[in-house]
Amino acid sequence: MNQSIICPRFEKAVSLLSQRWTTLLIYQLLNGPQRFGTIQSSIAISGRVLSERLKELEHQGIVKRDVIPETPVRIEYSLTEKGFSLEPILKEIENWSQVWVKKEELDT
Amino acid sequence: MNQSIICPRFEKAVSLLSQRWTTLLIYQLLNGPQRFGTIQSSIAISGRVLSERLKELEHQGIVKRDVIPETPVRIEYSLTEKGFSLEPILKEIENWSQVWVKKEELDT
DNA sequence: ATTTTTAGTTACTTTATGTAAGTTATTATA
DNA sequence: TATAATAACTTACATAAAGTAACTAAAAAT
Repeated sequence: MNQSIICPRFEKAVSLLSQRWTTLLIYQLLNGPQRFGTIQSSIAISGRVLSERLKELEHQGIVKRDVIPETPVRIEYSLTEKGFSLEPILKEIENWSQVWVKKEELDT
Repeated sequence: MNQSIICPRFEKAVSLLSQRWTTLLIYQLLNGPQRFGTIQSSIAISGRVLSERLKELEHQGIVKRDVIPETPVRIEYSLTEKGFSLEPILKEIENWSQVWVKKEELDT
């Protein structure tokens, strides 16, 4: 039996990143602070789930929510330091995809 | 509007890796070829979903299924070259988790 | 002949996500 | 002044994905 126990920190990270939309959402915020509506139209996420994800990522210290007291009020979401520190992971995924994902399988 | 279109290859890679259990499953197979039952007891995945995931990953060319004609027959799952090429991504996640996932949030 | 083991599959339940309409606050338009 | 528009959500309901537990098929061991 190959019963090596998986590190709980790793498991936690994986469970975060493997929630649907989370990785794409963070990737999108690497481009800078963005509003709810902008995020929503950049990835195909529904408002219901986007709202849920933003709250959870805020709770995990990955995303920051800022109320900008303009008129009308503007709400901006951005990455914290912890959020930005995920960039190398996303870049690895990006690299991998350039090498290994073929045109033919894009609609699989 | 920050409407930069997300690369379809990247999206495809993300959608693969963000299916529940997929990352953990691949991580487990980095330890070498394993049988259905061994995988099942190393991560908390149900048989139903494990079977589904293995089929899909085989279809994506990430996992290989080998029937070993012993008696009784033995079935071994292992990573292909494409599968192994995901290792740097998993290592990045591992590194990140060591730095950023705190003990206190393990049960969050 | 009966029980075990492995690698699944099936039927059913629970959870997650999608869809579309509604809410609150403010601003623009007729 | 009344009506419509926009932004950032929330709510109720529908569909899809995952969990659970029982079942199956083939072979081997008792």
